[in-house]
Formats: sequence, structure tokens, C-alpha cells
Amino acid sequence: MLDLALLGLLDEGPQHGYELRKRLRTQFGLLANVSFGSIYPALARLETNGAVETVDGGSPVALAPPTGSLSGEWAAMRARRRAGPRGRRSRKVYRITPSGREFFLTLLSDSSIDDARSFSLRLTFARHMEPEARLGLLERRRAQLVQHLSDVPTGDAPGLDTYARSVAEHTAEGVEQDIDWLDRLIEAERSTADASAAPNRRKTRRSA
Amino acid sequence: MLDLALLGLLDEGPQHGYELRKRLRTQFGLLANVSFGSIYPALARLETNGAVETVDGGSPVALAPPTGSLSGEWAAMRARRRAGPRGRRSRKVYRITPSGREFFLTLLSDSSIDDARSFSLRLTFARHMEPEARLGLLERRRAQLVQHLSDVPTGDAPGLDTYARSVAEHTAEGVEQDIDWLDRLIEAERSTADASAAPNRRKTRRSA
DNA sequence: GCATCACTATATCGATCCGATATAGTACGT
DNA sequence: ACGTACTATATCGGATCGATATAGTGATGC
Repeated sequence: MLDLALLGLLDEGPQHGYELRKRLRTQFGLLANVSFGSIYPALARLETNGAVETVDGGSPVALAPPTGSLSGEWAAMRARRRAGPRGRRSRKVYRITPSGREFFLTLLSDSSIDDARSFSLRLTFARHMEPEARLGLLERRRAQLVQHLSDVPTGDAPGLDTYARSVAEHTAEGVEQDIDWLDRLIEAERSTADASAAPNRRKTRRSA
Repeated sequence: MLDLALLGLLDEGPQHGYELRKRLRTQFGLLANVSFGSIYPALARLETNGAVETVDGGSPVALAPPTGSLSGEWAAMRARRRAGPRGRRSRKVYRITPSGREFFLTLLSDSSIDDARSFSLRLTFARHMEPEARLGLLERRRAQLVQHLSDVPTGDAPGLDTYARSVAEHTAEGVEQDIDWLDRLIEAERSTADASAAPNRRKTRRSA
């Protein structure tokens, strides 16, 4: 599941471990507390599997200028400095390989595990999916949440005190709002599918 | 973190592993996908530490009649049958010990780790906490969520497409609603604290 | 009768993940 | 010139997960 996140980020340009962790913590609300103890073994694993490779020279951060912060400039400066034969023990920049991108698409369409974290992660990268796979992902998640609501004894909860009941009710409310959100997404997905099935089939990707 | 959940459940009466897992999946929305590969090692760990002990004879399910479901009756029937010397490899009922209850209270007031799962778990068992510890738990969690909102670039999110932006916005909305919920709980907590500080100091625990 | 299926229940294994920690290079303030 | 803070990679032990093995029992079916 971490592989999916790392490959998805590396698909937007080469990155090193520290930067990958920062982007995981900011862009993905869930799995925000992922630590280096997960990232570096995962990167090493992906490298031995041939999904990513280290960038030794050239311009490692060519595709990552839109950060705009100071760290970006420093990173570029250090990357230039690192190009020399000295300066071992600097950063290690990873780049996704073609087979890594294949593996990324495989993970993205693998519907075996569907917890909350991997669902929102897959939806974040849903632009890489086919429209029917996207719709399937949304509907599968919706069915799962409805199932969850029916499993949990929402209303009564006989033996619970104030605090436990408040937690249970708040959780149930969150699940209901997730379902509403999914309904909106499913409807939007269906309407674009209709639009593409219409005689005038354009991308219909709204700019906003 | 699983220790806290197991001890909290065992505090309401002796249970065996299978039943504990069912109650974890239903009562606690989060950590719903906890598996036996976590529960049984955790129970064994707690047993070697003296926090729980196995109930060998007597009436193992004496304190758990309010289940009312069929599984409860079957459990009782099998437990009676299990009392004989034959019938090894049946169920193993665990009961919390006094030192286990101490350990439970220690875990409950340990404020070192505060992710979403352990927070709602602690709040579920907040009836065991002192009022000021309860208030501290709520306020610490609130500060953490506010921090999270300020870290994430909520509004603009420049390089994100429709799906990634939708996920980010929905996540931010959920965090905001969590903060509102915490505000309500904090206010309720403060009002009961004022009531108990009033000259007529009673329990003020509303029955609802 | 008895074969089979479904459910309950405990346990273990390998892979992975997490939190803490060690190590180091570099920028910056004073 | 020195200390602090930040960036960056790496590793360790313990905890957790998903899959799987094993086994007893009730229900189903033929």
C-alpha cells in the first residue's frame, strides 16, 4: 500500500526519500504518520524489483520545480554539487521505470484490499484508471460503507456510557457523510460517461 | 494500542479471543480490521506480563449475560462442557487481573502517542479517567487537528487534478467536523466541571 | 446414516510497518 | 569559530497484518 503511494508520487518526477515523506505527510491526510522506517525499506524493495532506479547524474530534480519553497532551490543546488565524484553520502534520487509504472497500474486496479487508507489513495490517483474501473472502485467502497453501517448497532447501543456512545455516533455520522460524498462522485462519474457516450464525445474534463 | 482495547473490553467481563475480535469489529469503527494475528499474540503477551489470566473452571461467562444473542448461550453451554478433563483444544477465556487494570489505567493516561485510532479508543474508555485528564485528552487532540489543518495546503492545492483535490477537500471537511465535535465535548466537559465545583458537589453524571 | 458445508475458535508464519535511534552533512545565527 | 537546527539516509526490535493450518460442532442434504 505504501508502494502505491511512492510509485504514484515518483510518477510525477524523480524524488528522494526525505521529500517523498514530506509530500506524503502533506498531500495525503491519511497515512500522514508514515515514517522513514517504512519509506526506505520500501524504496529499497522497489529498487531490487526493478520498479524504480536511482538517478546518478544529469538533472535529478528537473521535473520538480513547482515546489517554490526554499527546499527546492537547496535541493537543486545540492544535486548539482552531488554530481561530482566526491560527496558520497548525499541524497539518493529515485526515478520510476517503465516496469514500475506497469506495477503501479496493477496495484491501482487491484481490488482485493479496500480499507479506508488504500481507497482514498487509489482515488487520489484515479486519473490513471479507466472510467469503468473508477466507477467500480467508488461503488465497491460505497457498498462496503453501507455494510459497515448495517453491521454496527448504530442507534441503541445498550451498554455504552456517554463517551463511548458519542464516539460511536460521531463515527457513524462520518460514514454517512462519506456515503453522500461517494454518491456525488458516482453521479459525476456517470454523467461524464454519458457525455462520452453521446455522439459528440469529447474529454468533458472540466478545468476546475 | 491493541492492549488498551483488549484490557478495556476484558474490564467488562471475561472474554475469549474470538468474541473479543467480534466486539472490536462492531463497537470500534476504527481498527475494525484487526485480525487474529494481532489478537492472540497480544493476549499471550498480556498473560505473560500478568495483566490477564485464563479462567480454567467455575463459571467463565458469569459476567457476560447481556449479550442476549445465540452465541452467548452456546458459549455458556460449551464452557460447561469444557470443564471436564476431556475437551482440550476448546476456548480459552481470559480475565483481567488487578495489575492488568492498573496497566489499563496507565495506558489510558499515557499521552505520548495520539493518532486518530488511539484517540477515539481512549475517549471510548474515558469514563475511567479523571475529569482533568479527560479534558486534556480532548484539548490535545483538538490542537493536533488544528495543526494538521494548517500544515495541509487546504485551499489552493495547485498541481492536483479533480480526484486528488476532491479527496483532499473531503478529508479537510472531515477534520473540521471533528474539531466541531471536540468543541462540543470540551464545552460539555467544562460545564460538568463547573457543576462539580459548585457548593453542592454531587456526581452530576446524567443518566443519559 | 453419513458426507459435506458453514461457523466457531485458536494458533502460527512471513512480510511489512512503525517508532526510536544513530549518523552525517550543511546552513545560519552570534 | 561554534552550536543549533535542518536535511537526509539508514537500521533495529517489536508490533501488526494477511494468509493459512488445524480442529470441533451444528446444520444441511441425500
